Amino acid sequence: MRFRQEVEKLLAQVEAGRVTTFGGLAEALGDARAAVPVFRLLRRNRPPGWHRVVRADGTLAFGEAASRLHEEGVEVRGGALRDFHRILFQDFRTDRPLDALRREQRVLASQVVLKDRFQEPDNVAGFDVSYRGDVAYAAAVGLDWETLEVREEIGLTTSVDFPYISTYLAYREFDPVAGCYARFEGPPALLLVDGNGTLHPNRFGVACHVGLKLDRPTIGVAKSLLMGRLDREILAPGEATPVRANGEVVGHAFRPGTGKPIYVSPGHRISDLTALRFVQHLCRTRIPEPLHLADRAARRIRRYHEG
DNA sequence: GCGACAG
DNA sequence: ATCTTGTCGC
Repeated sequence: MRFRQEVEKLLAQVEAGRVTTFGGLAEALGDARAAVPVFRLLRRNRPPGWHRVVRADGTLAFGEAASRLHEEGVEVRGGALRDFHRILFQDFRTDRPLDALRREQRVLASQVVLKDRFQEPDNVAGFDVSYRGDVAYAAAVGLDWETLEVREEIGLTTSVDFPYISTYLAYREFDPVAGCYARFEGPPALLLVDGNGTLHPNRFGVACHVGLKLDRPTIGVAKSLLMGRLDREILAPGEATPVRANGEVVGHAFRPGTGKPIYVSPGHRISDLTALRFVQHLCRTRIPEPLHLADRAARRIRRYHEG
């Protein structure tokens, strides 16, 4: 889905003299958590009708909207709407696109393979994306499995039309990541993605999305916990423990030699324990080497394009 | 003031 | 993720 286009479709339904809220638009998109992304989009792009969007308490988020609203016969006093509840538009016609994506995740999750269907890899690639507004700077670094020497490095710049919304990360990052993947001369044997695999409310984080669509063994590594509970909360350096949700193991927390734990979960065509073992093999520092290098490469590309 | 859910 | 200087610590 194109986020901006979907918001504009909804905004076109709010006639002059009426208003909606950031949360109202988000709910019409299919997920109330999109309220802040909607706010950011309107602040940046000001599509037609932007001035008719206010906060949930009826106050203006954009002061400049006051004069436009006044022209439409809407009374504004001290930054708040006079007859907020009377002019609040609530009858959006919508197919709730974010909810459709959530349902898609549930369907695709059933196709994920959590068994080790591969040989010991001889190389591994890490992927990461850096952003400047809507411009994505993606990088991928391919390493030799044994020596961890860099074999290949890919960089790609593209614009994205999907904001960061928790649990929908793949819809922001898949295209840049897939673009990098397509440019490898020799397809990597194992993929490492910055974010979760099965450690996700729909068991389908970005690493599952990438692994399934590209049909490659894939591991997800996150730097903070999205959901679930650790079997044991306190981890000594080098120690790992399962992360559970509804009683089932969805990944592992692993505390490297230094710093906070990282959260490892299978993306596709790998088991949770093999994913953990492989990540341990790849950890020179807190962040597995392929991801660490991809992160630095993506930032370097962004800074280069900035000037 | 609390809660605050990957990047 | 990004906005951002110096500062603290291994």
